[in-house]
Amino acid sequence: MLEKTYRPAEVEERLYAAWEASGAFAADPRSTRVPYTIMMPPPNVTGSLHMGHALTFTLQDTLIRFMRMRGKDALWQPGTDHAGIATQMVVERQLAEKDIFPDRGQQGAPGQTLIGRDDFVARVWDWKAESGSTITRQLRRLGASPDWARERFTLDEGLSDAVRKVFVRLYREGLIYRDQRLVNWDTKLQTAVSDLEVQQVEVKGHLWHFKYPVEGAENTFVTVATTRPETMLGDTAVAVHPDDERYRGLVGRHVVLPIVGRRIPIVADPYADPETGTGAVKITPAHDFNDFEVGRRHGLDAINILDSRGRLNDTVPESYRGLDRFAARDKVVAEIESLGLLAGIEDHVHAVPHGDRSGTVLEPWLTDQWYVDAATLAKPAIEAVETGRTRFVPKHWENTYYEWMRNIQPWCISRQLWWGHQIPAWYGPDGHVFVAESEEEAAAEAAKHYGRTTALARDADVLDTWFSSALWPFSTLGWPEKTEHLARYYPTDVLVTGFDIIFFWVARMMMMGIHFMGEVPFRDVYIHALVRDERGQKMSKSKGNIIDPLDIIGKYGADALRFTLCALAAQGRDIKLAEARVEGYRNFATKLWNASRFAEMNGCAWDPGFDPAANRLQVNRWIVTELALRAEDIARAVEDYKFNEGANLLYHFIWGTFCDWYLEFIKPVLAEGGAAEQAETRATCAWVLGQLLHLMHPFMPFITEELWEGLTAGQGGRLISAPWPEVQAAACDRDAAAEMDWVVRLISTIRTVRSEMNVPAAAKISLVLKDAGATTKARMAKHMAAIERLARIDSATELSGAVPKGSVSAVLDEATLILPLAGIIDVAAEKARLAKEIAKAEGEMGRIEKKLASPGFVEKAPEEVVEENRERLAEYAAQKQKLSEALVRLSQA
RNA sequence: GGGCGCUUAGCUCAGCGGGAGAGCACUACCUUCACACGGUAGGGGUCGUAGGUUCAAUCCCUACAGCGCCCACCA
Repeated sequence: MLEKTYRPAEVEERLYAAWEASGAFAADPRSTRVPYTIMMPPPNVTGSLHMGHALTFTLQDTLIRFMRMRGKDALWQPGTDHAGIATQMVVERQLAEKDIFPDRGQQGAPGQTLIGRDDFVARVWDWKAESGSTITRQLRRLGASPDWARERFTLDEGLSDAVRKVFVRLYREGLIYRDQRLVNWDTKLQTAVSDLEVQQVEVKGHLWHFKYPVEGAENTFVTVATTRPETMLGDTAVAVHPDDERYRGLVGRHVVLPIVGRRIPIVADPYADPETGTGAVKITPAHDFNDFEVGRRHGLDAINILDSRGRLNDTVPESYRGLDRFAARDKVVAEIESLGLLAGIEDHVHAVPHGDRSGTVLEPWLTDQWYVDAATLAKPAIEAVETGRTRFVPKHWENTYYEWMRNIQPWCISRQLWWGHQIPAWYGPDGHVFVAESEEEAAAEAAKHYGRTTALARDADVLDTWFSSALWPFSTLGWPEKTEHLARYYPTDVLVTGFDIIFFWVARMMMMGIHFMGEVPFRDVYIHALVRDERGQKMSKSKGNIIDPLDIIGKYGADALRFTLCALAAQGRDIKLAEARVEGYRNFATKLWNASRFAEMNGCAWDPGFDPAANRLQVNRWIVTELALRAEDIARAVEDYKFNEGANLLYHFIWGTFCDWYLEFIKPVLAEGGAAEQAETRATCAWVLGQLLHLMHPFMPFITEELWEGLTAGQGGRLISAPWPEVQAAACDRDAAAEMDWVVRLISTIRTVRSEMNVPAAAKISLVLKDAGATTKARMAKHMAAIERLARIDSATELSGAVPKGSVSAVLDEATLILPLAGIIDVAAEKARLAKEIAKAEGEMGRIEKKLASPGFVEKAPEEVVEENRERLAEYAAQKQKLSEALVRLSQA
């Protein structure tokens, strides 16, 4: 006997272990079934499950379970990401607490070397070993069913091998190169970050206007403005627009840089906007992206004035050396002022680049870094979407993709970190670079190059973490080996992810997949909404506003959370998760549980040989038909990634049709029907319930598996491996369905009219469909007289056949009159109700009549629309007639 | 500055060229033997504003207002 309510905690762990042990998650490359692949976006290996994960993995699991049931050889490839900078930061913080400061000793950063690189990396591996199973354990709690045996990690030997091969090949193809450019430098993390990791933050700052004296011209100044005064120490020019009349005479002359005393040219460059400020702009090639370009055009020096920690270095006047950039800013302003060269200060709101991980102000900084020629790789990736080989769902994300891909900049892939794939490049004593897959290869090349064995130093940097994830769709399948998995499961069917990593990840997988596999990595990219916090803000690790899905799972069960996320996953809108929503769907799970309990109590046992097409009773033929139709709708919804539609169809069918109507209809049959009727009804009830458990399984895997086990007494196999219910054409009886729809509508009408009756729903239904049962009668002694009269009138009505319309409408008419007369409800109240209903019907009629009379409607509207309106008008007219008659009779009585 | 999205019941949100929906909350009644995590009935919305297209607009178009997000080098 099932408990009164479902207790998820008691079954989830047991069922999950059983699934995993049964091998149900595993794909089978030897199978004859059609392969279906989803690549799991690898979560941070040392991370923990947040609501965004819960959403994306729920949708993926729902899809993969659905496809598995649809007969596909489904591979959901799991794994984790080493998440370079994020993980390294965590470990550094841990070490800092223990007063062990690592020193990466690069880019001139001073500091103590308490532990070296190898020691540090070993400690990160320790941390990975300690916390690395957290996320996968949490995924299991969610019910995720990937092929765990194939779990990969981006720093695995195989994947690292793929990374080296890709790097070397791209280098040899000229698509990876080393270059000295400005990068976004994080002075706190001591590394370059990519453009995508930069967050522009609106900051209230100032615009300082400085006067630069023109050389050889007494009391002549050029006034420039800046938001970062300290950068003036690195100025190597002032630019004005070539057409700017005000400065025409000054171009080619020089100004003397205050404080520094450097003589710098006034150049003409269209970058200077005559409309902005004074029209003259200071040029600091080493510390501003625009200025860098201007400097390049005019052959200006790029003077790097900062060290890696954002302090002024030895290129600036003595008194500034070693000062922090912000201290230097104040000092520069003060000194300019004291020199009488401060022309003004304005308040100014502007965007300042911040590191999205460190939160510090980033500095454009001149360094040597490795770059990928993204523009070249992007071309075929753009074309793949244009030609529809990869499709975005919803489609409008294609625009986002195009916009970025068409304006893509060189991708800076080197990071000054220790945790990650170390770049496979070695330098000779003269700085000559050897890129190779191994140290031996590099040594051999060097020997050839130098004509003798030469000591090499490996590039200390590691690759951007997204470099390895870009290879994920093929590296996890075994590339560069030609594995059977690679041949069978690539290209994958769909990538499910949030829009926030379209650039970081999706675009790069497209580029790498096409380049190395010659084919797109996925057919569909389903971009789902972001789960936001209550203020509508993006949840992120650095903001610390994460709502823990595990709390929700603990409180309501994994199924409730999963169903909620599916029900809210409408395309194109973000999810602001409300806990009440989860509670509502938890209640839904309980409803399903109790429907099963009802079946169990009534001896409805699963019969594997049951043939729904052989049913005779109308209710049974009806529910089977309804089920078949819904199963089709649900499958279509999931295939179209309309998870909310699928979830809502199930919700309404199970609660609104199966429980509210079917189970109520069969109560009298199970209580008092003939033996054959009862047997058929029990079998049908069990069968329909069983099918519903199938349809529900991708959304709520745990409770359905548990109920299935109970329904089939453990003889039905596991739901996770069961086939999706087929539409039983022979069992579909549209006439029965239509007839029952009519009955349902009729009873609803009676309910509405008779709302004051306050009799139980079951009894109301019983008295319409057949003679009320003995137990019901006993409980209904108070209302017996009226019910018996109704029952006599309705004696011809049989549940097993078509319900004679005349009979039931007679019940309606009688009920309208008898119950008030029998004193069950108040006559005056009933009159008022009838009047109100009549008015309502008249209102509807008026609206429809107006529409039918509107010019052109009958001529131009589709035939069926016109017909539908006429029918509705007739229905309302009939209803009004009936209600009016009842009102008259009630008044006369 | 460019681009995208949103504005529907008290709250959180679906939906959509021809009868305004769900969950929660609210009201009334119901110890009912599947389920009070329940049942029945009910209240509550001129679908942001103004125009336009159409026989018909919450839905399509335009403008406006408000909100949000993404991208961008404005000194």
